[in-house]
Amino acid sequence: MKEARAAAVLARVRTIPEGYVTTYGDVSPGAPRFAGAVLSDCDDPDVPWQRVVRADGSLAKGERQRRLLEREGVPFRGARVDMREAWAPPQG
DNA sequence: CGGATGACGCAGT
DNA sequence: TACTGCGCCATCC
Repeated sequence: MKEARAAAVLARVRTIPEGYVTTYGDVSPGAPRFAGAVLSDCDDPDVPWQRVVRADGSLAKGERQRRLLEREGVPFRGARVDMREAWAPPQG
């Protein structure tokens, strides 16, 4: 059932602590593009989609997303997230 | 069942 | 370090 993979992705996204971020590859190993499709379709307010960024720290939703992250205290390095400091693997 | 699509990732240049 | 092109994999049509 396709919902299972989507649910797994969402479950991991919910584990990302405030002030930290993770990557698409982390929430959906082997199929990072799938993670994006799920978040794009998901509108659940309990899912902190803004904490999911690209592996290089760049954002998918641009300034809109950047604002939310800075508000949570996520460190930035120019236009991208400072992965060195803000990266946190799913489920701890 | 074949082909196109995408909130990606990585190696090369 | 920034830009470009190709590969991957689950879905969708």
